[in-house]
Amino acid sequence: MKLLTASTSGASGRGDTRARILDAAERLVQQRGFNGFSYATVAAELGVTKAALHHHFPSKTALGEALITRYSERFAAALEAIDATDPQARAKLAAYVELYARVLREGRMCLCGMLAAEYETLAPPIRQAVLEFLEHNESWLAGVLEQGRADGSMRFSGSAAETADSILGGLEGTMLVARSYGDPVRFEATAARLLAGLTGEQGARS
Amino acid sequence: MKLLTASTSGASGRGDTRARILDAAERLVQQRGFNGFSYATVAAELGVTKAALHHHFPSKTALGEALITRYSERFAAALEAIDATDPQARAKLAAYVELYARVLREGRMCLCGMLAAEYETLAPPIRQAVLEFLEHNESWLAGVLEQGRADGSMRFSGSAAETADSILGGLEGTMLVARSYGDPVRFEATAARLLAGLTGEQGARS
DNA sequence: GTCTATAACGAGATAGAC
DNA sequence: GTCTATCTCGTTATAGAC
Repeated sequence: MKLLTASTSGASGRGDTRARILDAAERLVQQRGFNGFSYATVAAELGVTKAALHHHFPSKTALGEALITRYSERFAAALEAIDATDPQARAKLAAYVELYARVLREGRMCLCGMLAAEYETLAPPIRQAVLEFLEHNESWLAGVLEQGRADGSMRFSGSAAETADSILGGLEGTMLVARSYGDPVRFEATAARLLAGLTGEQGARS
Repeated sequence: MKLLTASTSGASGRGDTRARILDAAERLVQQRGFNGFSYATVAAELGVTKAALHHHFPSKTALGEALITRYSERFAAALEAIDATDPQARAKLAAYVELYARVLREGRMCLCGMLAAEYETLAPPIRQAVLEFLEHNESWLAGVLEQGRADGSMRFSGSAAETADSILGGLEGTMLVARSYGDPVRFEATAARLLAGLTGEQGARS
C-alpha cells in the first residue's frame, strides 16, 4: 500500500504519459516546491518534449490542479483504507504517521505542506485545494481522537479538533525540519513522542 | 522589541539602500519563498533598478546569505534578550512563542521554515545557515526545558533535546498551516496548548 | 500524441556612463 | 551609488508538421 507516492499504473512502469508526467511533477514539487521546477525539468526526465507536456496539461496551473487533485484522492483513499484495516484509534494514528514517514524516507515533503509554504504564490484553485486537504486531514484526525477518547485509549485536553490541529502542524513541521537534516529517524522519534503523549504515559518521568 | 522583522534603521524609514533591500527581500522570502520573487520585484518595490541591487548583492545567492545571516543574528539577539528579561523558564517559552506569533501576524512564515521547505533548491552556504539556525533554536529550547524541569515548573518525557525538536517542529508546522488559513489565532491557540502540555495540566480533563 | 520551431517574456547578471 | 543598455539563458506557451 504505497498510496501516497506510487502511481496508479506503477510508478516507473509503462503507463500512459499523463500519469508519468504527474508522477515526475509530484516528486519534483515534494522535493523542490512548485516554483522549484519547470516543464523543461519534467520533459528531460521523461525523455519527451515540453510541447508534449503542454498537450496533457495546457498550463502549469492546470498541472498543479491535477497534481493536488490526484494526491488528495489518494490520501483520502489511504485514510479509508486505514479505517477499514485498523479498528483501534491508536493503530489508526500510528498508520497515519507512517504515511508521512514513508514520504519523508523518499526525501520528500508532504505535497500539501510544501504547497502551504508557497501558498502566497499559488493560483486560487490550488490554494482552495490545499485548504481542503488540510481540513480533510484535520477532520479525520479529530474523528480518530474522539474515538480514542470515547473508548478510553486516548487522553488529551481541549477539543478533538484543536488536538487534531496540533498533530497535523506537528507532523508537517517536524517533517520539514527532519528533511533539512536529512534525518527521517528524527521525524519518527518526534512523531512517536507526539502519539505517546496521547496514549498513556502523560506527565513526567523526569 | 521587534527583533524578528524590523530593520536596524527602522523598517521603512530612510536607511541606506542595502538595509532597505534586505528588508524588502526578507519580507518577500517569508511571504513567497526564495524562489517566489526576483530582483525585479525588489527593485520595483524600492523604486530603484535591478543594477542597483546587483551593486549591493552581486548574486541572488549572496543576497540570500546576507538575509539569513542578518535574520539569524537578530534571532540570536532576541533569544539573549529573552534570557535577560524573563528569568522563569515558562516565561521564556511564552516569549519565544510570541516571536513566532508576531511574524505570523504580518502574514509571514519564519524565514528559516520557509527556506527549509525550499532546502533542496538552495545553495550550500544557505543550506548550512538554515541548519545552524535550527540547531541554535533547538539548543536554546533544550536549555530552557532543562531549566524548567530542574526547577519543577515543567514536566516532559524523554530528553530535553527531543522535546525541543517537538516544540520547534510544532511551531513551524502550525505556523505553516495557520498562515494558509489566514488565521493567526489558530497558531496562538495551538502554541498555547503545546506549552500547557509542558507546564502543568498533563493528562486528561476529558 | 509527439515532434520541431519559435514566440514572448522574465530572470539573473554585466558593462560602462554619470 | 545609481542609472541605461544589453546579454544570455530559462520559462511558459503556441503553431503547425508528422
